[in-house]
Amino acid sequence: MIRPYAPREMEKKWQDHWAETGLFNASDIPPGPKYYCLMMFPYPSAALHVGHGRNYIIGDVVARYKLMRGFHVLTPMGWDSFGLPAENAAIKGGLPPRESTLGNIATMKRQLRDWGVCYDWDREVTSCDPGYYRWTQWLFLKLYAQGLAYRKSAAVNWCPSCATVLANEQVVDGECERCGARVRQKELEQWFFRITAFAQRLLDDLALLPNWPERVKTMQKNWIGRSEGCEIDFRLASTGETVTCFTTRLDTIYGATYMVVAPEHPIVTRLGARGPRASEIKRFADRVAGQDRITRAADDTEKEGIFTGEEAVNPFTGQKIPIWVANYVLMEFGTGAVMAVPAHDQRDFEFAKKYGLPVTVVIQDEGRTLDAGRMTGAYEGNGALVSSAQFDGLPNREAIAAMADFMERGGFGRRAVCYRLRDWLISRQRYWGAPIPMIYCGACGVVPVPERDLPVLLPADVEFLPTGESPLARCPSFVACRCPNCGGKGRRETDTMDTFVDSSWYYLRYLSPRDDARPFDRDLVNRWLPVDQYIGGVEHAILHLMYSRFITKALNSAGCVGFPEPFKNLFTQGMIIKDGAKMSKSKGNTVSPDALIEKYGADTVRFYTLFIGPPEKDAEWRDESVIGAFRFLRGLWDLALPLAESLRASAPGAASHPLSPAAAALRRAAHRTVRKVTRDIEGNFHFNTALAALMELENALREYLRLSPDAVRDEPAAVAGTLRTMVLLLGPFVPHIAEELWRALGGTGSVFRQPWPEWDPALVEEETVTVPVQVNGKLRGRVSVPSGADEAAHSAAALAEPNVKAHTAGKRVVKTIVVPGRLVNIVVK
RNA sequence: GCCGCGGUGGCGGAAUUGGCAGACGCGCACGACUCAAAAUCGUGUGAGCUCACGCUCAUGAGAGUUCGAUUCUCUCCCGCGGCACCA
Repeated sequence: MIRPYAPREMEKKWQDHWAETGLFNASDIPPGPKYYCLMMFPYPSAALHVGHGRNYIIGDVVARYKLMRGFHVLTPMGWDSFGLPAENAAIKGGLPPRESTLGNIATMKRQLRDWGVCYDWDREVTSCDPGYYRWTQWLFLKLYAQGLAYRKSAAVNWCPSCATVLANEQVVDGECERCGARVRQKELEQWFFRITAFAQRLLDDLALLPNWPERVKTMQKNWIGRSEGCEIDFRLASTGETVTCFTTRLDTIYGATYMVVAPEHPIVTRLGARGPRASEIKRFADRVAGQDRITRAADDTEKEGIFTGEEAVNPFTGQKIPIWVANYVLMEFGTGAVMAVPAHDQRDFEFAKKYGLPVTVVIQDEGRTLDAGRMTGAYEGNGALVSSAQFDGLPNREAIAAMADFMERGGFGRRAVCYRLRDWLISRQRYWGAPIPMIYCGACGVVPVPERDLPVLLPADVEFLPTGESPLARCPSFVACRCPNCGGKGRRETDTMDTFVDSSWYYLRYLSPRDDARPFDRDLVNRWLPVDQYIGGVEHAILHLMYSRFITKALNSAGCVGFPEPFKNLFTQGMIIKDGAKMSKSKGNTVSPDALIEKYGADTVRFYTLFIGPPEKDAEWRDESVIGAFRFLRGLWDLALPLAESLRASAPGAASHPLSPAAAALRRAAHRTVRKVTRDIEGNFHFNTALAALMELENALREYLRLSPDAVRDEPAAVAGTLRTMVLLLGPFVPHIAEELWRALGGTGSVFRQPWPEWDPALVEEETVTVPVQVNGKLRGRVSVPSGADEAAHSAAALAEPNVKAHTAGKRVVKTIVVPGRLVNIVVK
């Protein structure tokens, strides 16, 4: 009697087996072609849901497939385990971050195992482990030594009620996500990484990544935001002091009717201090500068400004124009000072209308004549220059170059490039992160912690209080230290690093996770990287992926790694949607894998997760559809095991006689399936259609057995061959049942140590093909022709088809289009 | 507003990239088994017309290119995601 399909016990057996035999344990030096398959390591929150699972299951399929393809696969896993949620939970009275984090890691590790997802666990890394963050601190020092880490005063999000700094993600609609208080901007001394030094290379090197999704590259391009333009030096009418403006529209310089600067612009303080309306200007600037970014940049925020009483001289015209301060100019972009051209910039137009500033047209539209007095909006299109002295009549795009040349010769401006990208603020006034390894000494200033003194350990004896102040700042034993330089009394930096620093280099640590002499082994890293396949959520398209690229480039230019890009191929999977929203704990629409695996088994959950749709697209999870995957696997089990038994019992068939037509058709179906599945995996991971093809092959096998009841006796090779092929092809997707059936079919060793099946091009071709026949583009019938038949044979067969005859009778055939093996279209009149 | 992705049966999704629209599933309906239900198996399942062979319509809407368009082009509508006063 055949065992019924009861997957849990069987699956556990194979999970143990893979762990014990180290299926994915990679040797340091790959003895053959290598394949580094990396999944984004998770933040250990409470537990994984089926939406998270998609990532790991996709990666597991790829890793198992590549293993069968003969690659030496490295597929490690770790934990991005520093971060706010654990600390906030501790403040709310929960466990200390370390304990809750380690507990969560244990849960998630168990879940990954239950899914049948395998890794080289000997290489596990945990970013909150001192053996790891020691080297995160090393990375900081390395960047500091290169001048890529620096400290400056910056405006940060500040919650007055919680008395703490907030990350941008913690500011929701201008309010503190925790207490709802209005968030302010506050100036604080903060540490930054100089990612802007790599802006151009980060942009240019996207060209080295042809196998990254276009949308990710586009998002990064937009984020870097390169603008080509010019800097123009204006002089203050009163003092002759220079104020530089950045513009991409030098062609409109003759239409500049005022200058407008950001409230934070240094000139504001100086101008304000001199003028009679000093306090009024200061009040305005302080108020606007103190607003949170979100409010200030919001769509419905009205433009407002104040005249400084000062004038600037336009170097092109010698004209004096008034200088205003306004909320719509940002200090972070360009120079924080803008030449305002109301006629040709909508923002300037709105501002000018509000405050009665003049509008001067300097570009004429070809279609209509612009009249400054009657314009209802700025004209931002192209045209010929007017009122622009010697540049009159030039098309505006060409004028830019001519004017830039003129300006550079005159020495009052220059071509310039600006980036939207800003330096990476890595300071966090938080406990649960890697301490920034710096010391403040009264005598020596800012001094880095010497490398030999790393790690700067997080103290364990701290209290988590809802004061908003970092526990580190309240921990005297942590703060007090000796200056490494002079030995005098020092004060330790109490900020920790953004957790994105931890995750920007972890893929290097997997190669030598226990090395306590260096962060990573240069030779091993150069051997295994770049990562052959990186898999993760598109939500990391900008931050994590940009930071990792930056860190790799910084290490590359320091000679620490031999490659400029860390991830050769990137795959971003779509989100799992439930009830119309992204599956997430906060939305309360998560589905736990645990109960489903208990009920149906891991293979079913994997199958459904992969079958739900193409993995790069979002997909709607429906619990009631999971049963389809279970039915298939149980059906396969019920079909294959009895066959395996009777195949064992029957004598090894003398395979000399020719295959029956039915067996030949089955063999053809198997070869076609090998081709389809292989192409679906190699192409764009279209596992959904690969699995559909495997279901069709199973249907074909059932049909064959129905038509040939004595198949096992007469043609055992056809049956056994098809079953083996099916099991091998299913291996990466549903590894447990594949492993079980592989042994039942007499296979020795793991199914994942078998070579991936090949298809025979000669065997995938049909002997006869059914070709649709159209008359005037409408389907009227089908005909069978021998494969490889010529066009004449196609048309002859088509014209002989009864329904086609009926539709062509009495009409003249104008043209016959034959796509051999594909279609015949007869055009009649 | 700008950029990107998408819109195909009741649902998830196929369609070898210009060549049979709806593969493979879910759901549903009917039948078998059952005292009955569940499970399981079988059959059917885009809409309409037709006793039937078949015919007409149908891939968000509308136009275009083509022998032929889910696929290419243009205009528009809707949904999702990212960026957003970037000078």
